[in-house]
Amino acid sequence: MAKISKKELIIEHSRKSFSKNGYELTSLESIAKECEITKPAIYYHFKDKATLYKAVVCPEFTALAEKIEKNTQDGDAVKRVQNYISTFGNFLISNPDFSAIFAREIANGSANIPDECINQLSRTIKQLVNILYAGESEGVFSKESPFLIQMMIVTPLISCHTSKPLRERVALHAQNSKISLEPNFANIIDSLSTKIIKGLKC
Amino acid sequence: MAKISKKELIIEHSRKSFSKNGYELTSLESIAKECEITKPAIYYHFKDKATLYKAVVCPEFTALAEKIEKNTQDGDAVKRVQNYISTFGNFLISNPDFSAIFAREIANGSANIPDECINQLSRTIKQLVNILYAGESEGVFSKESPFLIQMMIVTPLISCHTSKPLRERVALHAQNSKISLEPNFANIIDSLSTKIIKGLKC
DNA sequence: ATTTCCTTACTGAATGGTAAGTAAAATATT
DNA sequence: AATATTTTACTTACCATTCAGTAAGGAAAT
Repeated sequence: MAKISKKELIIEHSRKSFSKNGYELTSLESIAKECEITKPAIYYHFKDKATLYKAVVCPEFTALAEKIEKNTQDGDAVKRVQNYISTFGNFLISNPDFSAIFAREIANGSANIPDECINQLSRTIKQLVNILYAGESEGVFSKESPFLIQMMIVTPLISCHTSKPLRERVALHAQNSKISLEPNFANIIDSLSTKIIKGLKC
Repeated sequence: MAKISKKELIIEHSRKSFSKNGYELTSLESIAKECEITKPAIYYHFKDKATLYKAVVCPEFTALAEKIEKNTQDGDAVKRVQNYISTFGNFLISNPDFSAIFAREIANGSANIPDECINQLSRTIKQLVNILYAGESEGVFSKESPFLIQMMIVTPLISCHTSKPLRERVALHAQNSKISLEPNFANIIDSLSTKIIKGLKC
């Protein structure tokens, strides 16, 4: 097992708890217990709960922005949008705690999110703006609000993860219909990508 | 002013608070203050916080299911999908507290949502399943996971409302680009509708 | 001798929920 | 019609718990 500092251990457990339970329902006492330390040990490493949250979420948003920028530079606009979507989708797969954290932030108007993350998020969106603008110049995309496109990409993918318990409950109440088919996430990414591209094209 | 029972007054203020602050950060004391009563008065009308929440959310999900069913019976599959989307969008406009409540429920895996709401939600989704199936039979839609389509409709529209503060902060960090254009919600509904239909067609 | 990295023990504030009592309205009884 | 009784719709006062955050101290490494 890789050697990991206690500070990083705290961050890992915190990330899981913030993702599973949300900011309010995450207690520092329970995180401490999971790390097999005591609560003030957390306060030794982090000023307060908000700072710990920041240490959890900032690297995630930064990593996302970097992957997006890296993977959406080349190709025509269609290809770049496809890469934007698949990069985001694969990021959600490799960062399984991110979906719920991001979904909560969208739902509560980014109340807990630090400015640094907003900065990273705006890098991501700027990239999408550039791609859409390139698509217009190429004459393949009609003019569209980048904000809506961003929402059409990000929120369905995120919600695929977070709404799983909700879907399971709905499936119980609708047994005789075809809702119960649980889709595979890789397929979802592809399928969403196809539809968004179709929707964007003139 | 229409006469309103104290019980309904409590529900109205609760709805606003649950929407604005979320379940955890909504304190019954603060609701009581807004209603100009005391906390135990709330407990006279409602067994506990969960029951109050139920009284707030159930009518919303029921009203949504009824409007959806009512407005998506007639016409061809394309028309019915358009009506599904516009009915949902207009519901969000006329029920301004619903977006945040629903978004939070999706984000936290429906932890607070009562079974009765799940029932209403499954009515809504069954209707979409029917429409998509009709579209396949008509030969105009390709086979698709209804669940993904539901997510593609519901989550972007909801997030348009809840992410407004987030967008404003992003706009501050991206002043020199074109992100700042704040789209009009009625236009968003139309635009989303067009794109989803394009994406669904064979 | 000092800094690092923790521990035990604690405080204060917020909050869900309850016990007990009360004024007014509705209902039953004389 | 007048009076007694019960029910409705609350209030004041309080309890129990949870939780963010702190004070003070200690062992080990530097």
